[in-house]
Amino acid sequence: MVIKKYIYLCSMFSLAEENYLKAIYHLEQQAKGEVSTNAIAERMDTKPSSVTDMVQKLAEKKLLSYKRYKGVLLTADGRKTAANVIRKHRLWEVFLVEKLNFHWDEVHEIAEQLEHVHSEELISRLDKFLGSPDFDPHGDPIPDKHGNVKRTEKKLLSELEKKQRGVCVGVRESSSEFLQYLDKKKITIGTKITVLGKEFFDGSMIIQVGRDQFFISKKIGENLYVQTL
Amino acid sequence: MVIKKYIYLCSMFSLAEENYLKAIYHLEQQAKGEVSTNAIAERMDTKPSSVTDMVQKLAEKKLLSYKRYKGVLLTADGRKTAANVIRKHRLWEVFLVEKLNFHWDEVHEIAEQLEHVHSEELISRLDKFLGSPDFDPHGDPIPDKHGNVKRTEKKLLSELEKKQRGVCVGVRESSSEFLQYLDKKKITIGTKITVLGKEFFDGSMIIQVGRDQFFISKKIGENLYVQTL
DNA sequence: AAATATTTTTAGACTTATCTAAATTATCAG
DNA sequence: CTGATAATTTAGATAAGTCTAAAAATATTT
Repeated sequence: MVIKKYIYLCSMFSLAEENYLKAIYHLEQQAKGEVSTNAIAERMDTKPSSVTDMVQKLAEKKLLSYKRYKGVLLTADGRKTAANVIRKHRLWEVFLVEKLNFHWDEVHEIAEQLEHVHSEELISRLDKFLGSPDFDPHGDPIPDKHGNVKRTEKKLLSELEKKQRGVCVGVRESSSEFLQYLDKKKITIGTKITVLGKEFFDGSMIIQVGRDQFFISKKIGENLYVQTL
Repeated sequence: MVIKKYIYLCSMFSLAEENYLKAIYHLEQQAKGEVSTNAIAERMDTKPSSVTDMVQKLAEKKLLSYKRYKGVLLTADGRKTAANVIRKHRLWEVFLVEKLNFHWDEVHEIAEQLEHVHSEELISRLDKFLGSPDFDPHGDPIPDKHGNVKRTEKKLLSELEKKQRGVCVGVRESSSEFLQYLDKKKITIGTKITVLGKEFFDGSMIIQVGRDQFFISKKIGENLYVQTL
């Protein structure tokens, strides 16, 4: 039997290319406007010179537009490709949490690998198997197969005022440390939170979660998304 | 957020190394004895000179023993590593067929990619999720986490004599063409087959499957494993 | 607006895994 | 046992993706 080699390297885009597109996609959402070489380098933990090389390559492939010294913007093609990688990442995260009972702070690195498996059919079937979820375990929206994302009007918990209530719909940062803190406090997607008090001096809050009342710092409030009730 | 790069390239062995180990493992099982450079090259669809390079690298890592012009043999370490990759491949195949309803002739290429995802925990949980299966959808045994394989005493259908019965337990070749032929004839793992007649001239047979009786060539009989009943 | 600092790019080098072509070793037939 | 053939290895080159160091462009400060 002869083994076909590197099936997945033939599939349109390389691992490195997909990772660059994904990073640029995320940076575009935050920054609104051209994404700088340095920003990409920092996010990907590489050197700016490496970014320049790759960005030129992606520009030749029409996945982004690039002018020397001016930063980059994804083209429609590039955005769709990036969204597709993110779709795969988030679907796999749902699989890991819902089916394999991983904890929501354990799935990122594994999904980081799974997202590069190339097979349209696989993702389509995985999506169906999971019941076509709209959000991943951290509350982030899962792009559809055309790369479109359902945008929801969510706020940061820190934007709520005293006496307002909200339901947790996602996290802005998803480091293990933060997710484990939330677990300890019994906060997860769907948890209802009431603001009992807010300190203007340092932005800290007293909140109620179930029967428990406790203090949270500004940093916590600025990393938790809620929808007001 | 800073993204750690190439998490999975840090995980002990590269994609290429894992593929070489897997190929050599399979060749060792067939060949009984040293595996030649040319045999590896043919199976992996590369050139012998590339094989020599990689084999020297794997020898330095103590994954196999190599003497110039004499071929290679896996060490215990190498064999265990290879078996682990095969374990992952076959568990993913079970997942694809049992959970995502893929057909048994569609799963190989996808599993070929999934097998390189590095996470012990993932495989351990996947195994449990699937009910710790012993065989993949083609009837091939799934090595346990220590790399040990349950060997079963299976025969080729072509070894059966007239009037003997057997249950299909696997296929020797698993090309799409062959698997699709078997489907057309309603033969799958677990199907009972009775030999009604055998032609010594060309090795062809007349067999009974369910209510159907039909002719099969020698080549078919030599690629189907059965356990006698 | 010139001087300084920062960002970005270029140039050249390295690593991994591959290739071709040439050289070497082994094997087999007579 | 010797020469022909086949298998294997070596040497040098290539491509992708990265790096360092230096040069060029842009931004900021005074």
